[in-house]
Amino acid sequence: MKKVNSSPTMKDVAREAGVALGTVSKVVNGLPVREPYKHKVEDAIRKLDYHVNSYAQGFKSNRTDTVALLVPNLWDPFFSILTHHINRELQARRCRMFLCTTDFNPDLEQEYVTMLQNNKVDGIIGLTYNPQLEVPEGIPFVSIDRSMGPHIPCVASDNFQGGQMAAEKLADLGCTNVAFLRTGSSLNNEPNKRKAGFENGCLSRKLNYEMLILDDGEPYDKFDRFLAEHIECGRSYFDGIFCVTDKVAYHVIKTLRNLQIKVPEDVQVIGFDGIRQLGDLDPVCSSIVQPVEEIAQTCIGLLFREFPPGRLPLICLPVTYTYGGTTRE
Amino acid sequence: MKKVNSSPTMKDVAREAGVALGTVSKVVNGLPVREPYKHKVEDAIRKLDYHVNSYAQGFKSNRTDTVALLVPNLWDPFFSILTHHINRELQARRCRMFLCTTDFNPDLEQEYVTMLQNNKVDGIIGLTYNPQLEVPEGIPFVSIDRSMGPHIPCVASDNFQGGQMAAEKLADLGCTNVAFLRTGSSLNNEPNKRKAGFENGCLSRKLNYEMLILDDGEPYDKFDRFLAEHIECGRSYFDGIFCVTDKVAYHVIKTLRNLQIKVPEDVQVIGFDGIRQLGDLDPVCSSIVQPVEEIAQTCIGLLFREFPPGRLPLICLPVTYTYGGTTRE
DNA sequence: TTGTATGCGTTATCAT
DNA sequence: ATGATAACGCATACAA
Repeated sequence: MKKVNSSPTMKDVAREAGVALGTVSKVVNGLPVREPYKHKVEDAIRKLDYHVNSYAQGFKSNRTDTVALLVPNLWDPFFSILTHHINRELQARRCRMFLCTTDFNPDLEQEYVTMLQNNKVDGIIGLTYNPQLEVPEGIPFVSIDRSMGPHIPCVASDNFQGGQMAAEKLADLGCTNVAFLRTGSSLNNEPNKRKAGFENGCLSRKLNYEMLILDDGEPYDKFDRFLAEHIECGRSYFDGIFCVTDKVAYHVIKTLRNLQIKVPEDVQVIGFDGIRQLGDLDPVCSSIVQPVEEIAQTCIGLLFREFPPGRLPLICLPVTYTYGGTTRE
Repeated sequence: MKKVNSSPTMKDVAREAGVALGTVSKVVNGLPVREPYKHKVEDAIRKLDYHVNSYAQGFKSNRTDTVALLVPNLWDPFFSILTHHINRELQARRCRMFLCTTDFNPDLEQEYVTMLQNNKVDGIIGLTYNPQLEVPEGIPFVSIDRSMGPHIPCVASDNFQGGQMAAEKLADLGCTNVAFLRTGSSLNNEPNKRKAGFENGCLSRKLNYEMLILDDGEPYDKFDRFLAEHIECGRSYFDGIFCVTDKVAYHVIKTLRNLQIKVPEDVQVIGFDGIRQLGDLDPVCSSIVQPVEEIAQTCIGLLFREFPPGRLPLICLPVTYTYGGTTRE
């Protein structure tokens, strides 16, 4: 007995149009077919409301036109904007996107990779936190912000340059005693280079600097105490602060203002990321801007091998500075 | 000649283990298989690094364990947070998610729906702006924020209640002359009911109210002029303003402060959405909070038919009020 | 309980 | 140029 209530197949179309299966396939895929046949097939397709089954196609051709993106979450504006751009790039290439949010969970990351391997995705873009993530040989993989060995290209902002730029900017703006505030000490990824870049910048511009690096999970309170300890007679010892992210900067600015310290008059603050979700409406702070769209484009380009071969596995894209009300000028 | 460099299949595993194809299938799917066989199969799977081909599975079983989400973009925090929650709900059900960003483009929305139909997704969740979107009969569809007819369930915040709540809150806080500011007049969707709810609240609490509703694409400047026109001798005629979104509220607050009007002392402002991306760090404004997580859960529940049948096609979830510094108290 | 055989919808390789 | 037919990898009904 014939299956009822099921979508029509090429076979049904062929029967309806009175032609052979292969002919229908050719029409569907735009291969040359003579007029009387072509027309009959197209009529039958319309009449039956036929749709190709991409699953059967992918099954046959081993190409799924699907790329997966692994990100921790979409809460963080950096992640959501990055996801947005990657999605648009894929869309332009008529490619589907599997979204996988991992919540920084290494096991979940690995689980997802296995699932994606089963799903025969054409490629994976991963912003992951599992230092020993096993990525399958057969699937093109591009990493963001973490170098995963010589065979896997890694795309990141030039975090070192960003740190250096922050120090230089603070120096240019008249600071002499600066601080670097950072969370998430344990990870060995590209954003860690912000510290080295900042140090380098401080040294070359002869700035006095201190650093406070929080362990994983430590609350922001420690920043508050650190800042309070460096205030004497209502004046802050620091006149410039570089924060590892805009989020930290946002917290620090609040704390400083609560301590009656004026930003930017007494202390200038620079963050990192530079996301502007409300257009130009919401500059949280002056910031080092990550080129999110370019990161997305580069990942896709690498995945589709649109770049000349033999490139270095680490691509650091240049950052820029944006004024946002927490520095002078 | 045998294909080289291709992933091993069940057949390869069967040969390696010296058992029949069906036995391998059973082991893979967790069906009962006696010990000596089971062990041999598992060994062979490990040895060959075999992975099931989900595409072949889906092709065979007509279930893809994939749901698609249509949203305009991920710039807007409401959309990105909604996407986040939907993704997590799907993850809990071991279901993949296709992300489709449409940029409010009706043609693109329709194009995506067709593509998803081809892809045999198990369901579609759509936050769409195409009033005449054609959704296929065969695929479960849940709409967010827009009613699409009797056969398609729609999930939304209780926008009417939200508007009413805003009016009542302003009344409670001592306002007497209030305004409603809104963009995007043309659409016929659930968020439109914020206006009616607000009006209703104003009438029942005897507030004087005015409304300014911008046409699609009109710049926010018009809000600025409207506000400026209602200022005399440095005092605002309005003492309370309800904005259709937090984004509009954010703009309005800035404008008011530029006009030397104090918020919340002179004018109290309430927005809509209540997204807090930086945790509790960033209250942009007092706001009516959409229950984003509950919206996500409800959509998934409807898709998986986890609710008792016969429910109404429109589900309005209750909203709440949150204080954010732009109202008194 | 295990093995065998068939078919899912499509593409591709053949003859015609 | 078109039509018949054989894979693709897996699940399953059925036979052993």
